Amino acid sequence: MLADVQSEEIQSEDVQTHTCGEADERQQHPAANDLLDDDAAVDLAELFRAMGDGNRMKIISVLMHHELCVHDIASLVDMTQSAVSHQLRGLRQMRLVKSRKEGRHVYYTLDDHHVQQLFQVGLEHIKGK
Amino acid sequence: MLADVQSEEIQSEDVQTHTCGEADERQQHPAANDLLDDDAAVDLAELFRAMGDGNRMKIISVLMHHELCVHDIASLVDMTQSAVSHQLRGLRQMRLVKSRKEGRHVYYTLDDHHVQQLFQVGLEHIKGK
DNA sequence: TGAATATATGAACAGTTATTCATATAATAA
DNA sequence: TTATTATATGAATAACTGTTCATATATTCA
Repeated sequence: MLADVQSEEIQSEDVQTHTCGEADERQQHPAANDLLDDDAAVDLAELFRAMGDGNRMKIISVLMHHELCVHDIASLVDMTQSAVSHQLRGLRQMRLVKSRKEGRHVYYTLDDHHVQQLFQVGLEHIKGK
Repeated sequence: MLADVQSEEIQSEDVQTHTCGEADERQQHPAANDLLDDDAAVDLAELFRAMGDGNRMKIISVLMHHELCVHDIASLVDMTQSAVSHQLRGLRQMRLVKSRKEGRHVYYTLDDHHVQQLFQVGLEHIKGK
């Protein structure tokens, strides 16, 4: 699935073709086929925005390989319990983390492997600075 | 590289181990090793926040397989030229897109394959609703 | 040269977001 | 029961973000 993306390289024919400023702009650019519809664009943006905060990235980082309760997350990432709880709700809503209740503790883990993939790819990107 | 992430599954030993509420909390939880430092957390968050807007995701979508000038992007995603230009600057700063000037046109493409990977993985995630 | 086209940018404003504080719920221990 | 611990949540506020509008720069064309 990831390989598909890489194999779909930009075709030189596409690169050469541009209609910017042409007299007849009634025909759409072929790139219009790739345009996300409103719903998908918003959903995708919400997912990425959920990862768009330093503290939330720290929370996700400590959950990479360990199941943790709220209190432990708070002490590890040095945030108040309240702030962590608020952030976890957002992460839960975006299905980035899931929770499991045991007694008075609530344990959190990453929801699925996509989260780890996004984290890893993002890390590779910023390291290539 | 992506396979590595998936192979690093949560170990059951880790799941069982938690020190929440224990008397001696001087020793750090093993998850502390995974904690991002401040700089990396901020950099990673900025990258994801750059993708955390519906219009920016639309811009990235039309650039997936085609090099486009600002005017064409604006007409495809239905934004004003000014708004697109502002957004492209942010995307350029996060190295999500790169530009090439030719005459009075400036052509944009995605900067590297990580962008396509993030887009694709994110799309898979939101489709699994 | 002047007009038109393509892009970029600063300022301002409206909308959003992350934190804190106070408090609520829930489970356990004494 | 009362006290303690763990977590969640609403309200308020300060900080941030995305758009618009006006305008600037740059290139091409007549």
